[in-house]
Amino acid sequence: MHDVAAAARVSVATVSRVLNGNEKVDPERQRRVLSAIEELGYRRDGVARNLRRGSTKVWGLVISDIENPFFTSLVRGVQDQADEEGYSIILLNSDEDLDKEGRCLALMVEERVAGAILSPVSETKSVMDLLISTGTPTVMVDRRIRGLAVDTVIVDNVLGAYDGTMHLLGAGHRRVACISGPAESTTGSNRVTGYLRALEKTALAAEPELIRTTDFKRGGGYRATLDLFRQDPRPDALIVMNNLMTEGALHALRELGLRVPRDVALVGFDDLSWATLVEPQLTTIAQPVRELGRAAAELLGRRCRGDSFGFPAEVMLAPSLQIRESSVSKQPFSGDSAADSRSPRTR
Amino acid sequence: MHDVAAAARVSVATVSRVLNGNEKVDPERQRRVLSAIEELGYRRDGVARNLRRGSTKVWGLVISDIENPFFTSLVRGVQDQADEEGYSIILLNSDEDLDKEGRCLALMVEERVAGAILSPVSETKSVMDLLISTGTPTVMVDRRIRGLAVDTVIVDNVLGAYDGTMHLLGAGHRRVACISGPAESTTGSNRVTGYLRALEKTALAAEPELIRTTDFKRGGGYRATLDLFRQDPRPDALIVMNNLMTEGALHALRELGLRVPRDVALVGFDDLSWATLVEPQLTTIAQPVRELGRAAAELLGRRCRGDSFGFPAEVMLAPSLQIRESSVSKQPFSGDSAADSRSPRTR
DNA sequence: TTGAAAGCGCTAACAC
DNA sequence: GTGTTAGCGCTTTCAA
Repeated sequence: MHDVAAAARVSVATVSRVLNGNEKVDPERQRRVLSAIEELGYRRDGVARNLRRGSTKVWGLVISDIENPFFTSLVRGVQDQADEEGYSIILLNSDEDLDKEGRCLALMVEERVAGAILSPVSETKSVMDLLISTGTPTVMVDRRIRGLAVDTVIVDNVLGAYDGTMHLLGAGHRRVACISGPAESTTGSNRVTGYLRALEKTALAAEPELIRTTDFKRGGGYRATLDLFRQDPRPDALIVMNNLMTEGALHALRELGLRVPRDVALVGFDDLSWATLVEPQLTTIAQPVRELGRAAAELLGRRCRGDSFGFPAEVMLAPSLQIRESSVSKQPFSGDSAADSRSPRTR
Repeated sequence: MHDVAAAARVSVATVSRVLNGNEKVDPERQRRVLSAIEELGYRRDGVARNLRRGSTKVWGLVISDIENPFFTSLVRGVQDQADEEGYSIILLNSDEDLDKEGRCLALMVEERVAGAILSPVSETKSVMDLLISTGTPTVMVDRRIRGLAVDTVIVDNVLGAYDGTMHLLGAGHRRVACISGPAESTTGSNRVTGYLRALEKTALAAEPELIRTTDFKRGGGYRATLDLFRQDPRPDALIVMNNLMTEGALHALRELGLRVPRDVALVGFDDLSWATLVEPQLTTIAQPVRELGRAAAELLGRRCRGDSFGFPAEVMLAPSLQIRESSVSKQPFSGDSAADSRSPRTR
């Protein structure tokens, strides 16, 4: 920078001003600076800049599993919006582990990220203290931490599960089983709540032997399904509360020799890229995942600019039931369910 | 840090030494420093540290589409290894666009990343110049840039495509169509090469009307498939050179009313999480994607430590053909292909 | 083994 | 509008 200033016969301050472009600079000098920069191949040192300004243009994004398509789309949404606002994303992996999550947060604080977006591992344990005490702008996404006043973007999980369950009940199924995630997670518990509300609405009693909570992973869905369907009488329908567990459930059902939807009607939470490629096409509760990420980043951008509402915002997006074939019995109980069975092609 | 030093009745230099832990410090003083840090809730400023040390503990990872499961697994592999070596990952999105890629590189240089891993948009255009001129350790992954002496980790695409094609030819198919990606990309062109080699080996002439190159995306695969199978005579087999295009191809085949494998035998490059959930189960050429990422990060780690080989390393990993049902005709031409049709369950 | 002090490259007062 | 200059918080000589 010193060299650039010398070459352009100006001071370093002028070079800085040209680089930042906010203050007025004589056009002629500006030209000289620009060409000196070009000539010398000068690149500003962002680290020094960050130190001096006391802030970075980086956001930390903490998720538990980049290989889960849900988080993948979330990352994409966050990144798109971050791009627009001039931030980069440092991607941290909590692996669904509290300790690791803690280390991620510590790292973010050390690196002085301008803000953080996280999908907390646990609903209760407040690892947030660190972020709060350092005043790091933060947005929770997908899950929330109970009783914490912080910006949050989530999907209406209760509604989604309710809709999916009602859809199965409406088709005449009476033994609707449910596989959800850990009760400690917002998503896990809220989806069960939605399921229970639907039963209630239909004046059906909740039967504990129809409900399983496991780990939101393929293996968990697989084992829970085996477990559920080895009972007698067995369920006549199943709602699985996330994408990976749905994959596991499909494997299990096939292994058990049960046909969908003839033997079991199926609804899965989270849309799947291949939902319309399988036979039968899968009925899913689609979440607006990318928008979830976008919204979180937008909120964070606002906080970072300081033009936020004083109080924490909570954005709740609505999921949408994609009715396809897996949930539609060949012999519908009610006459009008045929209208539902048209498969809305998603391409 | 000043405060910590004061509280511990030592100098800032000693605090620094304790923090870094390489130099010898009197145990008693060390204890005082540690408890002062605890007491004051002090956290070292990583930005200042980076400035002073002239290097960061961050690697930049540039990929074109985080929503493609291939890149997702790649990211995971990189991240796992980076974690182990004490680096964080800043994830940049090139969107398959040269301009955007250029901006990503510029950003990395500005932010003084310790190293870069990238999957270059174009095989020829050397946007690498910037990284080279700044001396940023770099590893290419998945694709390479022709004639550039830089560490590279790729999969043996020629071999993968060759194996897949041979498998189809071995089952007796004689009109094997091929859909690949852009000829300018290493992956696109090498996979066509593998396909051609297999034809050659079988003493079959390459027929241009059986080959399509498109964009490695769902829509491209879909359109190319429609295009290929509306010909007369139509192909009796199809090899699709990536995951997304395979999805598109499946949609197209269904739309055309063609059954797999009865009417068309199918092999897809890239394994798919749901390959064993569809009917028929899909034969795929699986890439060791996570290992690809891990290997790249390992190479980069070595470069950053300076304990690298002087010359650029090229690591080539082998893909593996996963023979399932989609490639196996109901009436096999050769007697022994039945042995191949056992589905190797991947879970 | 420790402390004093220089300075990494930049931005933002401040004085002109 | 422009230049001078004081740090941002840390690490690392260097001398003790």
